[in-house]
Amino acid sequence: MAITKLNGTKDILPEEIHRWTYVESMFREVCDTYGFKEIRTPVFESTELFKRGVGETTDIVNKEMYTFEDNGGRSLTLKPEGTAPVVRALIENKIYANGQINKMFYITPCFRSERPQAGRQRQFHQFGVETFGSDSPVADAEVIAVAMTLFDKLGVGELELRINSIGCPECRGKYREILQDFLRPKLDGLCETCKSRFDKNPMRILDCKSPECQKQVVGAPQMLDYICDDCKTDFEELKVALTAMKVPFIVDASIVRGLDYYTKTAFEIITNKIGAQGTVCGGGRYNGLIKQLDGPDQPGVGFGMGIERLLIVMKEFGVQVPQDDTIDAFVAVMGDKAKIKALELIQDMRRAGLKVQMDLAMRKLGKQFELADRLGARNTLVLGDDELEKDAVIVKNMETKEQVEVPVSNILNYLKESR
RNA sequence: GUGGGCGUAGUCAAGUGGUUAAGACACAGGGUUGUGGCUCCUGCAUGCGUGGGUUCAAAUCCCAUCGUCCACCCCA
Repeated sequence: MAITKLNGTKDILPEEIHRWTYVESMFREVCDTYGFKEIRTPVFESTELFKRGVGETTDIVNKEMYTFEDNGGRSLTLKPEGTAPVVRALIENKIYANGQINKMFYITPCFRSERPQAGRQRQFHQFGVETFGSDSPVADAEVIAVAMTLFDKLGVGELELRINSIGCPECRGKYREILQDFLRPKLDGLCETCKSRFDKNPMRILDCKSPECQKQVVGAPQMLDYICDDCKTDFEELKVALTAMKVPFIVDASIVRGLDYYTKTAFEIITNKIGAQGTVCGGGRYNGLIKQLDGPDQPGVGFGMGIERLLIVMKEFGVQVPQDDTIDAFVAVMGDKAKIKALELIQDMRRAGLKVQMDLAMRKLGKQFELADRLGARNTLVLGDDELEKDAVIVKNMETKEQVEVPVSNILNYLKESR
């Protein structure tokens, strides 16, 4: 039986890697302009981090984590999301102690044991940003702007930003009760999953897709009408900031975060073009998290973005990813003596930063030209006994088909100038 | 975790119980023994995801299993 990769994992092949490096470098560029610094944390952490950081009641912690014991009997978990590890690093390295607002970004694989489908894998990749230490909604707006600027740069500007406020623990608790009071008499009319949501996460019922639930939910109290004055002020300021930054948004009361640590601002950037998993980017404010993980009582805000989903969106939008598939020279060789001389030449050219290839299979000249063509060579150098004698090489421009004889001593300059 | 679709060459596939499993692309070699893209010729699945079963006969029917895709759930 052949050994194959596991369900829900993917190889990223040489033919598509340029798409990945492209979005990653664009993301780095945008982060740089906004002043976010990269941080890299381990792929596995102690299980406790996610239990406390993400929340014991969440689906992620309850049924989707890759958790195992190491040789010492410690419980480890492959990171299911990016934020908790970054917060752990912030606390453990006492980065917060510099008294500054700290802005970081990460690019990392994540692991969740879900059933794979379009836009959802068991190992997937996320990048995201986090801002620690600012209460200001301007920080929220800045984080959102990073994502939107990236979309613009990548040419997928038509994604929809939806924002909401899910309040602070105090007003959310009150709203929860009000919502449950509203739904209690309608409980029988709800679908099975929503019945179980009633206690666990009643806010989820509001955006249930089943028509029966949609009917019951009409006229339900909206979170935004019940958030406290402080939360309301922040939400208004966020809208003002986004407007000033010319970032279009839609207020969507159904945006709810699935991770326990979120407070106040919640947002998603979505598309209907890539199947059922349309959330490309999700994030928000998490004011309780750092303290929850035994750090200082510092606020935070950030987002996570699914790279696979982003790449699918880019494909849908027909985004052309630049790819340099040409090389400076191909060296065609005939005879063993010429081969030695060619190795010397090629090494010189490569040391000088030129992209050069040769036929490792040492086939006949016609085949070598075929290969040169396929490799996108701008020039093909021919080196055989005749040329060895003259201490020169034939250089053929593959586009114009012009051939000139160039002395070996001039070849580097010649190629650099014809670039 | 639940439901459904699909597994024939490197890729896209035809074939729906009857002789040696179409075709296309890709790849390799040759026509052209020192010159690419075009063209022509040749080659490329004792095998139809895997394991059982039914049958005189199975890629084709049945069962199981694995893989994959889509959806639910949930999320990025």
